[in-house]
Amino acid sequence: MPVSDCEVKDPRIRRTRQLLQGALRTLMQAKSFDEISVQDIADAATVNRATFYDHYTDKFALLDALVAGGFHQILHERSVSYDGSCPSAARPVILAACDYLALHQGGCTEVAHKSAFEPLIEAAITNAIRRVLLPGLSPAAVTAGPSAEMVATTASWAIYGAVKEWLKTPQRPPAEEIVSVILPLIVPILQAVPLAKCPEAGVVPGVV
Amino acid sequence: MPVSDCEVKDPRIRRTRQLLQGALRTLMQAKSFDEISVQDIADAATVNRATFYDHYTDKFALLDALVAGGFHQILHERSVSYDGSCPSAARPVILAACDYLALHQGGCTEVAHKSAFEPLIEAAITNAIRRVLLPGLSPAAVTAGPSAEMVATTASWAIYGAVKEWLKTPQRPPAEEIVSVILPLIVPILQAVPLAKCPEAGVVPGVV
DNA sequence: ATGCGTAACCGACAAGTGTCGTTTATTAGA
DNA sequence: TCTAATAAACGACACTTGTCGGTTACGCAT
Repeated sequence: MPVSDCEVKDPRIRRTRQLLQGALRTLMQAKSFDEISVQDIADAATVNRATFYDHYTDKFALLDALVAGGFHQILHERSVSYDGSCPSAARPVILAACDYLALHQGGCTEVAHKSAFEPLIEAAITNAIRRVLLPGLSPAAVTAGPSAEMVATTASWAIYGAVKEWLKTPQRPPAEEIVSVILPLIVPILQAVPLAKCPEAGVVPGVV
Repeated sequence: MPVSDCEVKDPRIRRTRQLLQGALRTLMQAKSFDEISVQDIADAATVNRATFYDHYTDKFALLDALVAGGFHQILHERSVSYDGSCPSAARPVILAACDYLALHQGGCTEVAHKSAFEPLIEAAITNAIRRVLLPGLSPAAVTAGPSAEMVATTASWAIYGAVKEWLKTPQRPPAEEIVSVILPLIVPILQAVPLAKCPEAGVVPGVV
């Protein structure tokens, strides 16, 4: 049965899951996600197909774990966190989202990859972004306005949508550049929840 | 072969697609989406299974068409459009999104419907929202800031995310109420593209 | 080191998927 | 009205999916 991925004692379990994730990662560099069968993954991981189902309900769940894990790793490598002291602190989060998504769609430019791949990582990515943003928002207790959860969710989906649009662009500008375009779209969302103090940014108290 | 849904001459094609969409709509009132097979849909539509594949690549594509069509119908019934004259004009669009999503998830509260249903309508809904917003944004030609497409995409995903969060809430407030909470999060996004004139809203020229 | 617990392997199963080629019918235009 | 085009029906195909019960082998605590 699929157990939560974090903190697994048994080395056999860690080993198997690592193999499965690695196998999918490898296969996706050559094939489209929906062209990959569970059997393919199991074979590439030198693992029995039935064992696959001992860990993940289906290949989508494996993809989900892969994406969420990879994105978290990027954030961890860069020591990215969002403390909410200033909405502009979302910049590295957006940049990480750009880099991660650019990485994992450039892997297979040859064929139509969109249809099956894109709509699946969405929940994984937005959830990951949401989890980064939320801690910086939660201290703001109860207000008449939107809840911290609402703000975090809205912002994470907005970020994902913006990045996705950027990825669609044929000759897209570098990630660092587009972040400066996206950030101003996101900042007002994050500001909807009462914030502490922020050095830059014209504050924009209006609306709400 | 799956051809674009709009403007189909042949009445045979329209008839079959209508049958298939109606069948799925009916079946989803009783079953979860992932419990429904293509055979089930074809049977309920009194259509051969192979014929199904003449129109849709898989059952997800059918769901997509169903959702997009339904959402468009709501917008049409209410004569909703976004002309961009004022960002607050997005209010009825958001309200329509609330109503539509609330309608099509309340249909099957009995069992766990979430996992399979939610992540699938996303592209359909966000695309539908995007298509409504874009015309009101496009006249604003070229600028240094984000493109109209970027704004439309970001706003549509933000709206979808916000509504989705609202739906998750156990005892959620009425749609009219939550729209007033969501709207202020969306308005600044739409304002990122130079706008014509707007009676209300403190304009907020800042940022970018 | 020796067992207990349990992860991984294995073969098999019914069911669903997507794609053929062929045949029958309906539609729209000459 | 007749005919060419093409949509729908049909049966069959190789393949994938998810699940099962039973067996083997590994990890860890005693």
